[in-house]
Amino acid sequence: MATTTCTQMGRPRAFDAEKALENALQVFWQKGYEGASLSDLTSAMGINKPSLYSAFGNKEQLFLKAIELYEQRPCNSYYPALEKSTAFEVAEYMLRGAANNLADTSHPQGCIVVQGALSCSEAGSSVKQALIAKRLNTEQELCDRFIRAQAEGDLPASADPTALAKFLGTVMQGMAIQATSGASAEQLMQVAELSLLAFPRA
Amino acid sequence: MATTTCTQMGRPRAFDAEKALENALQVFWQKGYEGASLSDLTSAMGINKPSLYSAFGNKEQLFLKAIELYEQRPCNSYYPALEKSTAFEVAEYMLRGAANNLADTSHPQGCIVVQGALSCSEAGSSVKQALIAKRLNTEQELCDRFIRAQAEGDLPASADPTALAKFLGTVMQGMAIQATSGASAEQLMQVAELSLLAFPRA
DNA sequence: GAATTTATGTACCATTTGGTAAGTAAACAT
DNA sequence: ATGTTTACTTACCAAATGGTACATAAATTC
Repeated sequence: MATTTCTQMGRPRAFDAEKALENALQVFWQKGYEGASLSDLTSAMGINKPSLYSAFGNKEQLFLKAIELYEQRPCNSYYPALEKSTAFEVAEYMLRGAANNLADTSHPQGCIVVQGALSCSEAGSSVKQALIAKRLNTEQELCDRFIRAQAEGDLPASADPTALAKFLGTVMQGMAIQATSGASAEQLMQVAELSLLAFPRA
Repeated sequence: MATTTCTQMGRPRAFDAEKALENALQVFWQKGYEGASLSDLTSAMGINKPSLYSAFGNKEQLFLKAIELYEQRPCNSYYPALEKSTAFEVAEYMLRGAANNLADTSHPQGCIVVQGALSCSEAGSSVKQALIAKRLNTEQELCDRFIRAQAEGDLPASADPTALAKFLGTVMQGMAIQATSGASAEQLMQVAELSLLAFPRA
């Protein structure tokens, strides 16, 4: 009656699911949710369609899992930024991190959460909504961090945390567009520095 | 031998081509180039596919003509902004105009030049490139305007016109993303005001 | 060994995609 | 009236889309 068997029954999977997901992410990152066809995906992942469907469900679930993987990437400077000790440092770290990461040539340029399903057909609307929710969630966490900063005294009481969070979100989303359009890390860094001029200091 | 006949021969067109193009623009604006199917387009335009092809060429040419129409819209605050008398007023007029227009509920939200073909399949890459070129061209015109402003003395010599133009372009592109994600004109206006804090005054 | 469970490869499915051929209808010119 | 030119309607096309049935292969359990 021992349940938790370490080795599972049946024929073992012939591919590395994590690596296949990583390859799927690259395709979605470049072409977006609807722009990436199943042929694109399966050939990049090195598997056939039935394997894809049995391992990941369907195209939409595969995309959402790829997004999860994306958010866990070390290059994602978002979560570490929130742990900086002042509001200004949070903004500084996020904007400069975005400048470096969005234009990094070791992976597709831009941010898949921004450009993965921005304009699409009705078929893609649930994915589009999921990405919108993720972006809003990011802003909310930033806003919460700025509210805490006000309580801790490193952000002026006159500042508007909600507006600042939306400002940063807007600039970073714009930087993602710039990156997919070919902007360099240096150009994005100039944008980041200019944006910081608008950020209130204690 | 008189050539220029005012009335053209053959059966007259049964639809208003300008109005049909306007309807096509709405569809592309909402769904993007690849997200809009020919069925979407023809039903919105009130015509059949052969009429579409004979009047506009093909889907790509229809899209490009819709973009032309979009750029000529009165709500497009871009060109009037360049005629303002100082660099700061140019920035002010553009950002505030964008805040109002991008979230205007009388048409789809956001900017078709930004979100019309951001991530797409190989089939859409020429359209994607065309939009990238349009965005860069906008920045270049802004940059030229700021160079003129420096010569005229209403922009500090220490300012970097190229960086300022890219900063404004980035913020406005970010605002377009925000607008498609549901941001209100008021929220965008807060972003515009914050952005202006980073803009140097004479 | 046999039975069971899971994964793979091939071949297929209905639907939709962008795009056209061909016949007909409506205007003009002579 | 006839011919010419253009536009509209219907029907169609090949290719690609996301997704599956089915038979086979490889592992486990008994």
